[in-house]
Amino acid sequence: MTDQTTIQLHALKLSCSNCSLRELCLPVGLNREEMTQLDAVIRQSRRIKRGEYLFRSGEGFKSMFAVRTGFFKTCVSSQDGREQVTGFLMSGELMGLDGISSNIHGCDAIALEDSEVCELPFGRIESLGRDIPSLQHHFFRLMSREIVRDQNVMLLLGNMKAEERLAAFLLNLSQRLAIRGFAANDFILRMSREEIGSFLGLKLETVSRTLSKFQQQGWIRVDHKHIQLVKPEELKALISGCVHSNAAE
Amino acid sequence: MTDQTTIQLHALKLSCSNCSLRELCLPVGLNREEMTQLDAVIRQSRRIKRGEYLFRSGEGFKSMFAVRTGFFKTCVSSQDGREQVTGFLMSGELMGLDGISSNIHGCDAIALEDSEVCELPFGRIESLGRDIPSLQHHFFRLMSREIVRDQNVMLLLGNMKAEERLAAFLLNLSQRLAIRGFAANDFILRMSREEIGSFLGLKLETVSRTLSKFQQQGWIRVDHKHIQLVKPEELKALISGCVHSNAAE
DNA sequence: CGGGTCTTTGAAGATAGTCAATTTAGGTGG
DNA sequence: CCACCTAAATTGACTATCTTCAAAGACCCG
Repeated sequence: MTDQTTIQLHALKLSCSNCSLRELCLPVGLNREEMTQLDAVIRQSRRIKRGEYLFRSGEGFKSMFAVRTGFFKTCVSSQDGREQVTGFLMSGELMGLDGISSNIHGCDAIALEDSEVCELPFGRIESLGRDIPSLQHHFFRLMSREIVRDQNVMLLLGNMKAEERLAAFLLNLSQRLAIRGFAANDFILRMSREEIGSFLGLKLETVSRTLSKFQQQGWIRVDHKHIQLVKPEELKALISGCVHSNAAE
Repeated sequence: MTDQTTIQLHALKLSCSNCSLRELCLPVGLNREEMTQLDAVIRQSRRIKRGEYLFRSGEGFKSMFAVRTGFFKTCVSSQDGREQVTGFLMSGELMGLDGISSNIHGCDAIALEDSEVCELPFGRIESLGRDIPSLQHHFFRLMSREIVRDQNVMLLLGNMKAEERLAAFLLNLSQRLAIRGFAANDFILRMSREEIGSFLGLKLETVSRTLSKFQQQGWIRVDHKHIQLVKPEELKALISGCVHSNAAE
């Protein structure tokens, strides 16, 4: 019995059914039985240390990954070494959707802090979707949401000035942290100024200068990676009219 | 008999089975019977005149649309009127995938010339996908391809200079036209300088100047909307190292 | 043939990039 | 625990690129 209990506990620990992220992640809207079927398909959580690659562009694609704990960036990089960060991902968010199109990963995924991910084998999710329409439907929604997110980043990169980009970035992080139960106006940046710059189409010096400017105006407090939003409404005013509401996911 | 023939011809005219775009569009990889099932779901081709909206951001989402003939742009626009063109679409390409996430269209789709589209009701494609795994799979691939395309646009907007952006844009159009059997190095632009600029994150004057510069260097010939690529290899050299190969779809 | 839109081109101005120097932080090993 | 060392961040001065403003020219459609 003790053995069995241990096994059960272990299983529970790794299951979607009991995951605190299930309302943010893939299992949204599944009933108990469907959740169990999904559990059978999700591979046991895997640990990735800070700086490690979860997957690389060009590798064969078999699975997507959901962030369980930690923080990732995804980037596409060109032959000559230029790198574009295409996203920052936090718990409950999915990586690797771009690999479906060609069966080859189209970007790198790198942990920005020690992290855990769940592996979602695409083929099995795909076939399970046929049995569980609500799973299929939600997966389509997640892919579509990624497209919407990317389009909003395009709007940001194509139309916005440095200050607007940074304001949108900070507010977006704030919002996503709030959804996860963290403080919306007091957080730690997991990425460097250079990585922020790469994502926003700016140089790291511009990011640094713009943060300093926001601080001088009393809108935020910056202590290295520790950011406090003192007057988020001023940041919102900066971008009012630029973006519908959810700048980037 | 004549009547029946007429009906058959009419049916054929509107069916995926006989569409010259079937290898570019949704029906890729379907057998004869599956194609017939898909035909039953696709709504009859609809004509959109130049300048008309196919759908607008904020409208309820029910269907995606495939370009049958003609040319479209999609754009997201902000409250204050700023507009970001997020893509240009030619025959066989799908619009509206961003609507799945919220059941509301996330962008406008506007015809840049008189066009015809096929309507793909999402709910019926979704359920048909459960019966036809290869349809489901291909639809996932198409959504994923859109994500890859968007990421490459992000790379373009975040990292490239005006000349590189325009070179990538011209080569991308060229490649997509070639796939469709048109001349790769001699084509008509369907969009204005301003629309090109909006897509590339540049002002229309910059687009115009850069085209003139390319012409001065003998790389292209520009006669208003008529573009000839004289030395496409020079354009490729400009962006070598910036992008993997397929800058934007 | 004429009004309006689109395009081209020039000149001046602004934003962000580059280069460089200094400071600070965080990790490593004595 | 401290000192060191490397990497990251800040800040300044200068420059390049792109934008803005402006004017003139070309085309298209009715």
